[in-house]
Amino acid sequence: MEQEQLRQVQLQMAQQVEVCTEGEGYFPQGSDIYFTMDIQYEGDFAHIAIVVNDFKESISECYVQTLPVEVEYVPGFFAFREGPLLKQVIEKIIKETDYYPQLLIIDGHGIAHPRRLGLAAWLGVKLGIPAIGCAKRTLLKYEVEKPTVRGAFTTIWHEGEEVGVVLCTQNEVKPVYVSVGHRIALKTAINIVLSLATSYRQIEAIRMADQKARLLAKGVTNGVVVLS
DNA sequence: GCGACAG
DNA sequence: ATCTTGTCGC
Repeated sequence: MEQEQLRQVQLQMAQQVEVCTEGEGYFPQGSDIYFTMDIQYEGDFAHIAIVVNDFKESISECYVQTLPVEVEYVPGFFAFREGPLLKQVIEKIIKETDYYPQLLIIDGHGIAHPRRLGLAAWLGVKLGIPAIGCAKRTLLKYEVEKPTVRGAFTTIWHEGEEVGVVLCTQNEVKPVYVSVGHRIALKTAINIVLSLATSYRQIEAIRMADQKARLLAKGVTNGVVVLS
């Protein structure tokens, strides 16, 4: 029953998601800052890392914080578990530093979700900031041949809607799943992911956040700013 | 009832 | 996400 309530919340919030057509919405500028993030779990604690970067590569900093986990993971309701935690840390960084993100890139889905409200869409709407979902696995069920040439992609259709793409970021490497989170066009999101996934399957900054979160979980905080 | 199921 | 060994390769 609680599940049904959350389902209703998703449907309501999904109406607030702004999906832009090509040429409209957010477009990266060299000085723009984008936040990337990841969480490592250990018992009842979430070790969170948020990496701050700008498109001209003159900024690269990492902020970390450990917070108690309060919501269990349920497929399709991921945003209710990680969303509040990430939102809290993002707002803290905005408040305590001079950094404000023009874009959020999340390791998870945007609208490529049963009710169009993956974590990237949830965060984008809650914070009112453009967002992109770039997941390593799909949530929706569909059948398409996976592209194997860097830059190639296949559209993911769900209930008659174009909700994202299966994108190959490195030749002969498993693809990633890109979808709009908020205030951006799918085409722009694809180009951004491709430009930031220079050497590996996943975007460099997301890998960095993943690594920093793992280190934080082990008590290693060299080179990062520990928030409290 | 059984299996699938972002992180 | 996490539980887990070795192994191949740059």
